[in-house]
Amino acid sequence: MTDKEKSWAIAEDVARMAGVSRSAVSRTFTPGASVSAKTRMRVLEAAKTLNYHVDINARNMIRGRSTFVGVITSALVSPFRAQLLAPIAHHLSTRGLLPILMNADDPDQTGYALQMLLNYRIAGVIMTSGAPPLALAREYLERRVPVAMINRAPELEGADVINSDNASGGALAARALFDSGVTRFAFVGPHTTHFGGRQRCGGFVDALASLGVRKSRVTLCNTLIASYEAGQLAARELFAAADTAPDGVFCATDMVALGFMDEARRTFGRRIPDDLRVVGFDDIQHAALDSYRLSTIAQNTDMLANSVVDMLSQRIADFSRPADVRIAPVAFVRRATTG
Amino acid sequence: MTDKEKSWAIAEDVARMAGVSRSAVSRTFTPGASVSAKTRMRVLEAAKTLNYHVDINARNMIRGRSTFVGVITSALVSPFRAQLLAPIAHHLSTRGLLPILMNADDPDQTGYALQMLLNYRIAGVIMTSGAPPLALAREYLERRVPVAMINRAPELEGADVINSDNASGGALAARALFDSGVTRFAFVGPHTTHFGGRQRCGGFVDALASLGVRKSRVTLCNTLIASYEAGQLAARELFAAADTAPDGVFCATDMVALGFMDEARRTFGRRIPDDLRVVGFDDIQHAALDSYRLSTIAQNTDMLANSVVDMLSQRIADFSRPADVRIAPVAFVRRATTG
DNA sequence: TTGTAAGCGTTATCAC
DNA sequence: GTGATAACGCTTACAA
Repeated sequence: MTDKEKSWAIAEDVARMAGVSRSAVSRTFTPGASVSAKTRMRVLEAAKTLNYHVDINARNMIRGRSTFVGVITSALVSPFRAQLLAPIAHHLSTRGLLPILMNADDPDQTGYALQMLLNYRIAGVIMTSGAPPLALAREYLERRVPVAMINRAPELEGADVINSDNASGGALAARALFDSGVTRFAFVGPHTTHFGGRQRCGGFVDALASLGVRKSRVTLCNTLIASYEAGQLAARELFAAADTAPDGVFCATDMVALGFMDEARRTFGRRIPDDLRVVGFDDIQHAALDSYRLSTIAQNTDMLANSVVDMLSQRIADFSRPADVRIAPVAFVRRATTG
Repeated sequence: MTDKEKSWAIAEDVARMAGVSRSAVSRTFTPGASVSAKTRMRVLEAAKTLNYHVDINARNMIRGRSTFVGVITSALVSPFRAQLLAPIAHHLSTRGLLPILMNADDPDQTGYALQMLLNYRIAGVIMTSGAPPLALAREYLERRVPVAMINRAPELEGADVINSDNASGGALAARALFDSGVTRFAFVGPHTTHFGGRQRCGGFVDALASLGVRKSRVTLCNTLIASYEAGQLAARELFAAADTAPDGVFCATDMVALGFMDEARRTFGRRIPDDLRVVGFDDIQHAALDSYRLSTIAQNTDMLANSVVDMLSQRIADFSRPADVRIAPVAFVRRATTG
């Protein structure tokens, strides 16, 4: 700050020029305040020539809260997480809220994340699936900072949650594989540790059962995380023993599916969809690439984002409202891996 | 705000409990202020029991500027852009700055972007390559808001820029293709409209010339944007006429390369790397997938992010300092598409 | 080193 | 509808 000249006009400047009081200026820029059309016009004119803009920091201070929303997300490299970011930013901005990005993977940031955001008197917090521990969310709630989450177990009292309809997605996948003639099924993904994975697996298994598929024809291949490498590993595992090798797999995420496909093709010579059918989950960009053309269960990112922001802004208005848990529908996208 | 009970302790509460003045509290939390070790300790203790944290909004207001940095980026779905986000957030946070995300693709947001961020008295703005128009950057600078950019033409007086060494990257690609025995070269990408594309193409062409490759053996295939679809289109174009069909191509970005590879393989039966060698640029996640194993020129995202944040914080400290233009080195990553 | 007091730019309250 | 005035929570001269 070597240059001390003030670079912005303040309300008083505008008031003086327009020949009104500071209050009149303030009211002009406060939606729903009572100002006569005449003074409003005079103020706006003066504001324009002076290039005046309300200092939102000052406004926030007096109102005791800001319009910032912490968006805590992990694995920004995860394509699905990244796809969620744009609609979240969009829907926040339509409600006058601004997203502050916090990367939960970054130990430097995670340590300070809670405190930092609290120091900023943020209006609320959005957490996407993955790393951010529940303890963190709990701390926010204790300080009466609204928390809304996407694709997380609704186990936190007072936090709003929107989840994709994972179980239905699993059922859709089961149906698609079954209809394409698969006889030996497999689920690949983190179906014990991960909330979404568990639901997807559950829906898949239940649907197969009600389609009359015997349990012995369904293999569950658990992975630690939902990554490309995990998919590759799973393929090596499943195709090692020829008698349990599946001819149709449902993967917990598209990334897992890509890894599975690549390994099945390269190392085990499977042709897709002739020898092997695959269904993924998420509908990330990669799924549409010509080398994969992966049939998948698409999450509705725009609806997820819109809902999470909607719930959050409702809780900002009324912190004590009952917790809201919503389900976003999913859709089967048929490409080339299901015949 | 139905609940009016105050949820945070303020400096006065801490002062009272510690038996000191408000100033002492303030000084304790202001790095480099003069407080005796004894009072500092008393204050810290009281702050801890009261769970006090400085209200950064108030601090920002009195200091006339905030610690928020607008990160204006377009095409968040672009994998490379997304990969840049995490390190930017990281390096900002190490300097006590917080990223506010603005999606330049969103017309709703772009319209208000300038004004909104100005209203927040943001400390500065980071722009990544792509959409955000130069006029926007100019407006910020006029209002003395520091602007730093990644991978953009350094055509704006007073804005700092860090670019990857695109020309050297092009040269590395040329060398790699040449060494692997390519005889008919092609560049695919936006080499007229796009700053980075132009530099990459230039470096490629120059290096081929100095390697003694005749100009007639180098085809330049211009595309409007650097997308997967553009790569597919380019392949159809280049392989349509058998006599100009290249056996080695350098693509302006990895996404273009993926499209080119897929189309070359599927529609024109090219085997890679036997019939066709490919080099990309960026080193996005996709490049490492088994179906591609794309040799590419890797950008150093961490250095790009660190530099842009460094330049920005220097300009925040001194707005009038001479503009800084830096170059980040790139590296060739050999995978399977260059033999 | 410490406390006192004067702001920072805004909005909320209250008379008029 | 309008204008004075008092907050909001903090930092920072200035004086002690």
